[in-house]
Amino acid sequence: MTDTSPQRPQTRIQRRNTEAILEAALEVFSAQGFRGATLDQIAQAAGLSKPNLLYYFPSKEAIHIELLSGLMDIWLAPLRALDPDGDPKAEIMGYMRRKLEMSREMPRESRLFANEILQGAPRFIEGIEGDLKALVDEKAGVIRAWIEAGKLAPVDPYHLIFSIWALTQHYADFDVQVRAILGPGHDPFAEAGNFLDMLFERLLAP
Amino acid sequence: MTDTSPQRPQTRIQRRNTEAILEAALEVFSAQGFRGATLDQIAQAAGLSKPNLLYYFPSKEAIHIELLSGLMDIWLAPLRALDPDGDPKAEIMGYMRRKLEMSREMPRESRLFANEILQGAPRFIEGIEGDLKALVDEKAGVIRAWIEAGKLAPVDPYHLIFSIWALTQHYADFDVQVRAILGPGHDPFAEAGNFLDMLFERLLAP
DNA sequence: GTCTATACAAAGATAGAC
DNA sequence: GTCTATCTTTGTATAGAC
Repeated sequence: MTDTSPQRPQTRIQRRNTEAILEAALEVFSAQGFRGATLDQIAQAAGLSKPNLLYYFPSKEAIHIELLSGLMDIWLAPLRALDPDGDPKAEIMGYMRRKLEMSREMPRESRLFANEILQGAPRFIEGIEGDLKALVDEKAGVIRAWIEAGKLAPVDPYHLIFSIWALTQHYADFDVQVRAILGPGHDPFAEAGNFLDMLFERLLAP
Repeated sequence: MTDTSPQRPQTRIQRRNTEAILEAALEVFSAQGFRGATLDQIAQAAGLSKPNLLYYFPSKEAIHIELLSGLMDIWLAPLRALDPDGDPKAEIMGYMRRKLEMSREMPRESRLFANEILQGAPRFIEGIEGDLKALVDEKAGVIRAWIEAGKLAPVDPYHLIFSIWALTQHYADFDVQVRAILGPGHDPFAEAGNFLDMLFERLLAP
């Protein structure tokens, strides 16, 4: 039986270069947005020539799309992990904590998505209306059930999820502003952790 | 005594065109970001030819800077209005409400600033480190005094302000995502108002 | 003040040799 | 697979007539 796996990487060098390109693209797209990024910048960051880069991907847009869809899974993992059988408040606090951790560890990914959505998600709207909406609908149902069982304060589950996104991603997306205002000698993410613990403790008490 | 006011608009037509350009620039820059926007788009939206547009502003960047600095005052007005002599909880709830109202009424302005800060505020960092930081420092002091007087829960004033920004601006900046997830038949801002009322009620109780 | 025409540079993408 | 060279388009900005 011959190899029928999806076209992409086969040789070691192909895999390595494809990896390097996506890493470089993440760096550049997240910092400049789609239109602000140039193939020159991405090629240089990947250590390749521009035509060589276009040997691996047919166009700038193809790189961007591959990057977004490839990151979708890892980006949604924390919400997927929300366990219907766990302790409601602990589950939500844990989700918030994992999202904050992702903002700290993966700020480029956060800004990549932020850039895209901010500009109307022209290359990503199907991802939002598809996988993301389905997952949020599912988890909102879980939260609603918890509330009906009297285990959480009666808050709108969708806006509860939005609030977690807003509060945690803010520290990645607007990092320069946060740091400029706090000044030196601060650890924004550590402080945010304490603040958000208190905020959600108070919000969620039944 | 002759007119010594800043160079800008004098004739009626100049004033009108400058206005039209800045309005068009807000429309385009907020939707596309600085690099994504083109002078063609701005000129067309303003009903002018491209060279004519450059008669009023020396460069694309000059338009952007003028736009940002011109909007700074109105953008910071709600925080400026926070009254040290008012009722602490009511003042903060009122600030949150005014910010949410601005997200609803002025989403383009919100996205304009978001685009800029997200990409490291290359054309705006002095505004953040200057006026904005000074204002936040001042109001954080007010909040700290309220807390020390036992009138509010002991929360970090800076992160309290950040949380208001994050939660309210989210509905303007990520509008497409919010609407895609909620689906039709929702009023995101009205729902957010209820949710955030509850959230800050619970957070701020001493 | 406004226009047409155009200079000039940047950027996406392709051709074809190696 | 990778490179040099190049095509083409787009976009910022200017010149100069009206």
